Amino acid sequence: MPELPEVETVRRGLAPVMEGVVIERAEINRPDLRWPFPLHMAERLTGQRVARLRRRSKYILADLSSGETLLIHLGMSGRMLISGDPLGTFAHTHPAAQKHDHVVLHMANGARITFNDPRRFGVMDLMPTDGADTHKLLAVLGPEPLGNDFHESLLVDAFKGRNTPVKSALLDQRIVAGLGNIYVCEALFRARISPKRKAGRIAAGRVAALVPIIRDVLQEAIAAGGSSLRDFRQADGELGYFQHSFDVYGREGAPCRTPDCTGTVARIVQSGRSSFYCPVCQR
DNA sequence: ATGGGGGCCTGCCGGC
DNA sequence: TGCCGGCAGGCCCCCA
Repeated sequence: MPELPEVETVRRGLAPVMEGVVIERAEINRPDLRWPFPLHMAERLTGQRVARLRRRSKYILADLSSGETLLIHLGMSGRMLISGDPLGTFAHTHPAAQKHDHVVLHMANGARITFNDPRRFGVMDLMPTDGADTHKLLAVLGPEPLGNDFHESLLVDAFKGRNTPVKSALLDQRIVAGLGNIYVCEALFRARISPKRKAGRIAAGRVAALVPIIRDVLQEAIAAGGSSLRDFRQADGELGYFQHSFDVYGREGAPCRTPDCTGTVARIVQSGRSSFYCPVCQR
């Protein structure tokens, strides 16, 4: 579920029940996810007020009153389930514990935040809020695609001399942080660029055109996810409804949606991951 | 330095 | 019914 728009949707869902609220108890049900949890994680979370929930790329950052920040990454299969919310927006009762409920935050307002992650590619860590951007996982990240630092000349420069397929370049979080497999496929479709094209061999004008396209795709997806908060309540954590707007992702064999294009969406594998594209209009 | 591939995990689905 | 291969929205790390 989690590329930038999904993580932002999760953040927006969590904020009303977490911001300004004390973590009464942190229930940690295993020692690790992808990596071991930080030392004494439960103790360092207990009694802390969540001052603010932020997002950087695909990471959720919870600034705590202790001066520490809780970093959360959902990996491939991570979910944040809200229950018992006093605002009444979500299910009021707490569901029975599920398999893979690895961390449960019991909030002072009665809400319960359950981190469930079957594949355990997720991450949780704690670090000083001051200088959080120097955390190993954050320090290497490129600009936020929806921020001012992501602009045409930056992408043109980043692509210069790169011999890697543009698909890989856009997935490279050091170039721009937050895109994943789905939104790269969708952005390349809209830009009519083949995912196989080498990044360094695309005309500067076409690279520049990718910038507003990437912003549009992400913003549309956030808008779609943002209006589907019921997905949290129902705990299925699916993609809002932007999935119905996919032009190429998951549409192998279906007709290309470009007007007057006779192509059929194809699937190829690039560095072990599926790329969906139209071989006729994406060049 | 850059690019490619392996590996980390579980669950689900289709084919035999 | 069961087993097996393939696939899944991510990303670190190692190797050439």
